Amino acid sequence: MVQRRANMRRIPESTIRRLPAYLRVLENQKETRTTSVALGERTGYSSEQVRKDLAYFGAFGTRGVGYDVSQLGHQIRHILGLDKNVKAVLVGAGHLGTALLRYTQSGVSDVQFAAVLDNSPQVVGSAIGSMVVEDIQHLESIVTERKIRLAVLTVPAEAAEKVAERLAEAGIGAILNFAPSPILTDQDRVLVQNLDLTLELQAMAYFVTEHDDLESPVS
Amino acid sequence: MVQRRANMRRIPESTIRRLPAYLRVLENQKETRTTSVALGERTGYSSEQVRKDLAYFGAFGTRGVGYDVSQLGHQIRHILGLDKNVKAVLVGAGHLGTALLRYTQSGVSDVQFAAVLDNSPQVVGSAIGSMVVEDIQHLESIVTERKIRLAVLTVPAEAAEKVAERLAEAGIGAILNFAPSPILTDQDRVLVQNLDLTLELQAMAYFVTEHDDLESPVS
DNA sequence: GGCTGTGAACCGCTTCACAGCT
DNA sequence: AGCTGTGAAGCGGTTCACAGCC
Repeated sequence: MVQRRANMRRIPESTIRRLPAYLRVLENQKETRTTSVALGERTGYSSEQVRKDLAYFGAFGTRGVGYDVSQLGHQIRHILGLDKNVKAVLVGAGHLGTALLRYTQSGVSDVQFAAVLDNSPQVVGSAIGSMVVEDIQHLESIVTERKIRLAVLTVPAEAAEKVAERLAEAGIGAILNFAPSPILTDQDRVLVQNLDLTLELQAMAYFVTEHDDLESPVS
Repeated sequence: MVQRRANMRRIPESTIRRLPAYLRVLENQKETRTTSVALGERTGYSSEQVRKDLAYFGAFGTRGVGYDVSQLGHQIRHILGLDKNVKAVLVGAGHLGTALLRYTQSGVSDVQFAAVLDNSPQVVGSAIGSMVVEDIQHLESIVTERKIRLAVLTVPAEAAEKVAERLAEAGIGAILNFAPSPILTDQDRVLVQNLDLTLELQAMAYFVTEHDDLESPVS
């Protein structure tokens, strides 16, 4: 979960996290108009949910008609800040980092990675798609000079906290941490989202096992 | 978010999703005893949250003292079903799949991958760590014969829905889908968790951008 | 005194139901 | 008639505050 800083809007975090899903549907849409029902079906949310989410930011639709696909797309991109060319740095050029980089390179309009860093001499200097891996030593200057606001961490668990500290010090705005170890410090300076894929997998195990024995105690 | 089937327990999903985090802390713990405060600090949750989560399953702690590390570890592993050797199949042996596989192979006690599938002839037959990639053609027989209950999807967007359908048909219990396209069908037969890394990244963009112009309309 | 276990209050998000525009 | 926008109700989860045991 995202830990929030002091002055956030009164817009539910869950709403923000659904917006990219709506956006993707809109971008894959051929028709020029759509409705909350259609958007709901394609994203897995209810139509009321879709309407409420969009209405937080104003009245984008037309009653009796629906939403204009390209217009709504632009609105959402603006809300998310994707029209401002948000720059990100990827720290850790392993398999996971490479996968993420490839995803964002293939997509049309997205968060743009402005740097890929690693600490291994074997990896530094090599290319991943169109990006050349740079030395993590230069993290601070790269973040500052290229005005990078977003960091994605795909480093080993032991390195995560230290790298996060350096990123925070360099003035980054938010960190998406995939390392199998949560980042707990500096949450007043930086927005941190910990996303541990192995923990997700363990949680899934619960839902495929029988639980006859561990009934919740009747209170 | 996980969409739940009919007969789930009255235990919050969010509780389940925190248990693996507690477990990891316990496994990295040297002391033989711990407290809800310590567990909270190391996971980023409040101590009340920790206590409430654990209490759903019984009284594991001792008042005035705390929790026994190894005992609580066993309890959580039992609750999650990790003591039953949950078997998973990885579909899609790209970078993301490889990264996930490596994580789970390095970890001590985890969900075990019993098969890795791909459709590319170049990849089928090659090894990832100790696993040999098998042909996705044999998906159904592999799932059935090896009694696999969990699937992790790291395939391209276009393939996701179709593979999910085959997995559901083969009687899998749950699917963790990383493809950049949500799985929407069959949610009564199979538990589906869609986890789209690029959408996560886009959502983060919102939190690093200024929003002077799009104030929530005063109601 | 210290730390767990838990009802109760609180809070935020989702769903409902309908008013309002086209 | 159709579909959006929205107050109100409902619901699930978190936080509070304290009773209970060591």
